[in-house]
Amino acid sequence: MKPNQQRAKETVQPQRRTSRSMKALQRRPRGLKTRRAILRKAVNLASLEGLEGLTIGKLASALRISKSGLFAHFGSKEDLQCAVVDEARDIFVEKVVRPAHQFHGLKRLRALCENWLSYGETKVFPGGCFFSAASLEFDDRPGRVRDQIVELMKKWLGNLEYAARDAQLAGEIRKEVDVRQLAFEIQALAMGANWSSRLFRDQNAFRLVRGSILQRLDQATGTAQSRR
Amino acid sequence: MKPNQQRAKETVQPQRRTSRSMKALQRRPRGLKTRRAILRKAVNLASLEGLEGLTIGKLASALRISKSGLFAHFGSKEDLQCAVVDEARDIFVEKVVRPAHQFHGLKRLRALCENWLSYGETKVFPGGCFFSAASLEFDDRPGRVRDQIVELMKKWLGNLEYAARDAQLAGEIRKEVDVRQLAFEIQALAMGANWSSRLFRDQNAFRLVRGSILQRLDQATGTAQSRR
DNA sequence: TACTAATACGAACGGTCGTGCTATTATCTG
DNA sequence: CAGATAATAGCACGACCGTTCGTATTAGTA
Repeated sequence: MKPNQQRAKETVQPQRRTSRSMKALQRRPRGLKTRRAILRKAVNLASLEGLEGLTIGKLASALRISKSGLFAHFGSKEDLQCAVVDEARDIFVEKVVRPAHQFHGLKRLRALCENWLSYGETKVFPGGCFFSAASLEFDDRPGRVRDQIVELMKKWLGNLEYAARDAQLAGEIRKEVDVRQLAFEIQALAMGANWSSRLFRDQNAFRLVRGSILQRLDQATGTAQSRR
Repeated sequence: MKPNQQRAKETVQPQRRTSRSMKALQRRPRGLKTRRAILRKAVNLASLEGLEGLTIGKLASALRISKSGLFAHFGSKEDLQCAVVDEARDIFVEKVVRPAHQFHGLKRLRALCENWLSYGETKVFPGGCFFSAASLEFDDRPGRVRDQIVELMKKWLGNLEYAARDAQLAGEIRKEVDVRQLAFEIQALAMGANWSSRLFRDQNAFRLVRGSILQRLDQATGTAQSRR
């Protein structure tokens, strides 16, 4: 069954493959499946060691495939990083954004907050919030990766702001509140929870920040019982 | 044993050839000056490219000295990173902490906030807040560098909290306020300002967050005019 | 079953990494 | 000024980086 004889392969003619990276574009099911497996592992590794600290060699040996075999799925390291960011985005949307979109207004805003906190608390990424780390790592590295992260973060902030504005129009949030500022503060508090939990290994951080965010929301809606 | 080199120095081991890093401990004025110059440049570079992205080769050629000449000032890369963190700490204390320590209570707390915002706004480090970046970069890398960062961040949070508690005892902050939470929220907002300014290249971020922090302080002191 | 394209692999490249040696220069001291 | 010592440079090392190339294996199709 297994022909181990070394047959001369004269039939192989150099058929001028102009560019190797072209190959990454025409993929069949098997390749796609491998690619997904690579990205799943890559996202986890990158959340721990950073997008730049994630090296192709380490990733390959973690998956027990060859470096060049892995590399062939992406044209370059930058392409790999972009794909990793995209994969992380999908997971984030799945866990945080999409479940909240069945609600509207204040309910959606609360759901986004709660989902984010639970996303951090349950360690969806083993190294903490992927985007907190990535945006601080790439804020001074121009290129496609940075551009992608910027766009994603803008969309996320826009998501928060949109829900808040919706709530305001529905009269759930007081008219004087600056919804843009509110969205930003929520995001800052959430990132603070991630920061504290990672740096101090303090799982309690999410509980504390949940309180902070709820308090801030109460203040925005006018039900601020803490001022009584 | 060599009789002529018994100085009034506490040399633990008599001329151990193996340990090169010992050299870094006994330094004369000239070496110290070079060391400071190295660290000054290193802090700036590290704030841009990260503590791990800062390599000895790049640092040396940026200073136009030899790699080995630079390396001799530190026993290892980890030592260099620790020294860089320490240098950054000195600058931070100088710009943010010390000027606020002439005040007490609420005034000190306000000064700490304002100094921090101005520290971010005036780009004391060209790559934004050194510690925001470093703490997220090293939160998953065990070692001396991480330990040092953890300790510094705890001290900084403690500083904020201490001033807030002082203010509370002086009756400047309402009794019901959790000063620990207040300190944390200020820190989170400040880091958020840094994040936004770096990622979105939005210098306005500091102005916005200044508003957020003042509003939060007003709420804590009871002069919350925004709720009127 | 044979052919072909997709996929994976091994080896190697030029570079750069951190880190040692040794030699040379600069500075200080007696 | 001579000699000692601190400070810096030159050079080389092994390891790993991203990347390329040729080839072997696999799977889909004629």
